[in-house]
This record gives sequence, structure tokens and C-alpha cells, in this order.
Amino acid sequence: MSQTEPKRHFVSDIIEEDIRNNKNQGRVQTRFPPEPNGYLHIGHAKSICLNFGLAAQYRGLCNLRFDDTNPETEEAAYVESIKEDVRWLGFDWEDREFYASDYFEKLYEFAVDLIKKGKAYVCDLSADEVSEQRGTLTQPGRESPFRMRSVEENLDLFQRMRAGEFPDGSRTLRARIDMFNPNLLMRDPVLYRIRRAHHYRTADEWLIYPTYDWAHGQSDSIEGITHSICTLEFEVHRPLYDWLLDQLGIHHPRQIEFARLSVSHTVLSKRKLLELVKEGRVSGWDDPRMPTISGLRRRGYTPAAIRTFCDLIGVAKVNSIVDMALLEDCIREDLNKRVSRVMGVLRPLRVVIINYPEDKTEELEAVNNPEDASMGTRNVPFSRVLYIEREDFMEDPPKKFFRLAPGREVRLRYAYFIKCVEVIKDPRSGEISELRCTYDPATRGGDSPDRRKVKATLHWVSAAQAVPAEVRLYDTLFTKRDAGEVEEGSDWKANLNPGSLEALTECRVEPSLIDVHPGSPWQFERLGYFCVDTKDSKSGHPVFNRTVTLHDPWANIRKAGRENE
RNA sequence: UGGGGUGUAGCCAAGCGGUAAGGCAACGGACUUUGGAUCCGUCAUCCGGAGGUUCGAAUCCUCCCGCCCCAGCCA
Repeated sequence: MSQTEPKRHFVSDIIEEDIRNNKNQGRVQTRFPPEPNGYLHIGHAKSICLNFGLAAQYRGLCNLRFDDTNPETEEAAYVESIKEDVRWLGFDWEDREFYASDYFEKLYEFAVDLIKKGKAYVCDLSADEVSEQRGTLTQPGRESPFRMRSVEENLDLFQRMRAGEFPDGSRTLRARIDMFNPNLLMRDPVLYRIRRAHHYRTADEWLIYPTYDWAHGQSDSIEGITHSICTLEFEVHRPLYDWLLDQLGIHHPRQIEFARLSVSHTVLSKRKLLELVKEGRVSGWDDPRMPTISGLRRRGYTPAAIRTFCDLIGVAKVNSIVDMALLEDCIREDLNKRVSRVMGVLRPLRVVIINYPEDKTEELEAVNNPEDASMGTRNVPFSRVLYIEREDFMEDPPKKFFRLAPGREVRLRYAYFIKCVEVIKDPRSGEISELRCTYDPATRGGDSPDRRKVKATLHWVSAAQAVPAEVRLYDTLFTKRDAGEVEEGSDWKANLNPGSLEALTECRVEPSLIDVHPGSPWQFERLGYFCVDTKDSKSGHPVFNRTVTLHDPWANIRKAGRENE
């Protein structure tokens, strides 16, 4: 859990004001109301942290309620994934697991009450007709010819809608509000539709289903929610929810709207994420590139890092795009303190230490975590033939390249100083195939007794003992900061990053990693944080997902083209 | 265009009439057996714009401009 004080923002201000005025006897109850039609993503995490966080902060309660009023898109499997993700994030709804579908009977009774009060009517218009008669932004709507039906007729028709006497889509129950209202949502909105669809929970019990606008506010009311926190797009619905609650004369939660989260270089829309999954653009909802909770988990993100992120981004009413860099900073900070360092070479370059005995192998002591001495040390084998990172050698280095080059001396982490004396190339391709180096036996462990300095320390593995591994490197899913910003006429997927996944299969990691636990986090020195893949990793052949890189000034220098300054 | 919101640094975001918090990013520097971590420093004379009220305005008033949401029997 984040150690910082709960952040203050306009929502907490409102709640505190209500407590001060003894509204709801000072009680605070919120809810997280997902629709089980997809997996949760980082945007939902913001809402979860907000709702559960506020409840905890004001000694209240937070319910988990599934808003399952649309049988056509919802599935039990999604319910399970949502529960798993909320739990994993560290929140507990105890016995308050609710479903709007459990309220269908009650909602039906409310509708009957509304009809009896003359505030709702059965309308025989088709969907197209309703749409056409609603008017436009600037023109008022027209009243339905069925608007003035008697209470008795409405009651009879509504009961028969439920009984299945009418075909799908032939009739609706509508609120009788005001077809001239400048707010389109107040122009006699549909409350019930006839839909012969199988619901994952109520099965075929119902033929009519409440719309979200009808179900949501009343569900909150039934649960005694005091503060109904939702995203900005529902602000224009608030007058409708208020109207409905007032007509019914039931408990009236206070709705507060905040800006939904957007993160740079990705999309946070269940519809779009579903499309990526269905089209095979990613391997699934839990693809490590996905901004879903399950994707982030598989990528190596921790609940604590996600919670910290949600705390840092704040809560406001302006739509904004938070930089992915903030999320990355949160996971780095969390992992830095508690993850073991190891060495792994992603793109191996063979190095032969020509003055090191052919048959010798020694064990060198390496620190597991310089941030935490209690994590101890381990031994890594060293021998005549090693692998270093291809990127750590340049034949003709620019001014700011500190690593290995011909004639130059560097340190191998926890091992020896080595100096490059010869570059061997493949005669055919011209590619560097091997480096010949000498080592200084006096620098064992990496110290130089004569205090001479080297400008770089490289990670390495001993060729004979190294474990082959696969490492998956990820880049952002989209190339543009605002992933949704596409040219007129082109698909929203136009900005998909074709290079978002790079699988390296020739990697070599130190022998201590031969049998790592799926899901376990590691820092590969100088490279980043990696997480053992939970699906594809096997004992003897580990698969690592790069969670995030380490801060890399050299990469910045290259990106800015300043390597010779 | 009618209605509802909202504009503070490259990105988030405090601020609620008394003279612009904090984080991320970036850039310097110290330290360093990770170009990591850590530390120290720089980064808005100015708050979408123009007027006005006031001793005093990002905060109040007026007008203007930009952006977001609403015309599903989706949520």
C-alpha cells in the first residue's frame, strides 16, 4: 500500500462536506460497478482505488456490483476475471458482492410504480422512430403518439411485455418527462426493452431488460450508496437519475463525476481492447503489452505500483492523458527496493580471455541487491569464454560511449578488468563474431589495487555455464502519444506499433536462473526489470518479460544525437 | 448550433482574494563495481485571451476563444 497520505481532491472535499452536514448520518458508502463484458484495465484501477480508497478513508464501505443489464455482451468468465483483478489490486468487498440482475424484480416493481404515477408509458414506436422523433441538439423532439395511454393500459401492456406477448423491439417502456428538454436524455428515455436473450445469470427468466439509465441509479439507491462516483460522460445523465429517484421517492445517492484516465501510447476502451484480442493483434487480454490489469500483472507490475500510480495521477474533471513514464516510474521505484539483481545477456557477443587458463572456472561473489544488504550474495561462475552484450562494444566509438572498444579497458561486474586486444569478424558478413581480450588477475572481484579507473562496468555470463533463455522486450502498443489521434478516414488501429514485441531467443542468463518461479521479478543488471512469464516459462528454459527498462542516459544521448558532444 | 462540463510548465496536478505546492519528464552537478540507485541544483514574473472590480486577482464580474460529453432499445 502506498505510504503517502490519502490525497485530497474535489471528491473528498464533497464527501467531507456531506459528513460535516451529517448527510446520511455521516455514513459513506461507495461502489465499483463494472459491466462484466471485458477485462479490467488501468482506467478501472483508478476507479477502484478511488471508490475503495474513499470508503476506507472515511470508515465507510465499498460494494462490488456488476452492472449486468445487457445480456448480449456479458459473461460469467468476465465476472471471475474482474473479481480476481480487484482482489489482486488489494481490495476487499467482503460479503457485498452484488448484481444489478439480482434487482430485476425490484426494478420491475419500481417501473410499475412509475407507471401508476403517470410517469412512464409503453411506447409502440420502433427504435428508428424513437430516434427520429427525439429531435436534434438544436430542435426539440416530438411526443410519441402513445404518450397519453391510460395508467391501466400501460400497466396491462407492460405486464404483457414481460409475459412475452410481443416480439423483440416492438415496444419499450419510456419515462414521461419532456420531449422539449434541451438535454436529450430527458426526452422520454427508454427504460425497458424487449429482448429474448439468454442472460448469464438470470438465464431465460426475463424477456425484458432494464436499460443502464434505468437500472444504475436505482441499484445504487437499493444498496444505500451515499456517493455514486462515475466518469464525466455521465454528467449529462445526472438530471435524469435525479428525476427518476425523486419520482420514486427512494434513497437518493449523490452522483459525482470525475475524468476517466487515459494513458499515453495505449487505448483504454474495452471495445478496442476486445478488438485487439479478437483480431489476434495481441495474444490475449493478458498479453503483457495490454493496459489491462491482467496484462500488467503478467508484465510484472505489482499491485503496489498500480496503487501508487492511481494515487499520483490525482482526481479532477479535465480529460487528460497521463504519460506512460509515470506508470513506469512507479514500478521501477517499487521493484528497485526489493528485487534481486542478476546478470543476463540479451544479444550475446563471444569474448575469449586469451590469458585466462583454458580449463579453469572460478566462482565469484555477487551482491544480490545493493539497496538491501540482507538479501545476501551469490556466486557466479567465470571462465575463459564469456558472453557480453553486443551493444557494449563499438569498434569506432563516439565520444560519449564509455564501454568496450579496441584497446580499451572496462570492468566485468564482480569479476575482472578486461582489455580488448583483437576484434574477430566473420569474413563473409563482416559482422563481429568474437572479441579477444586480456584480463588483469589483480583486479579479481572488480577492484583495482592500483586505483586505476575504468569508465564502464559490463554485465556478462560464462559461456559454458550460462542458461539459454528467451526474453521478450516490449514497446508501447501505439506509436502516438494520443493513440486515438488518427487521420480522417483511417482506422483507429493505424497507430498500432508494429514493433511492440521483440522476442529474443538467443539470450544467455546466469545459472542461478535455471529454475525460476513463474511470475518472479528480477533485475537484469544494467538492462531493466524482468518477470518470469507465467504461461510460457519452463524449468531449464526460462522466459522473461521485460517489465520496464532501467533509466538509461546513454539511450537518451543516442536518441538526441548527442553522442559526440 | 441547444444543453452540460472544462482550460495552471512537455505530461499530470495543488491552489478556494494576500502575491504560483508536489510528482513525472528534461537538463546540469556530486557520488557510484549497474551510464542503475541515492543526493544536490535548474526548469511558470505567471495561470486560454481581453477588459473590469479591488490596496491586492490564477482565484470575483463581463465578453471572447479552445477542448470534452449528449441525438443506442450500449454501459
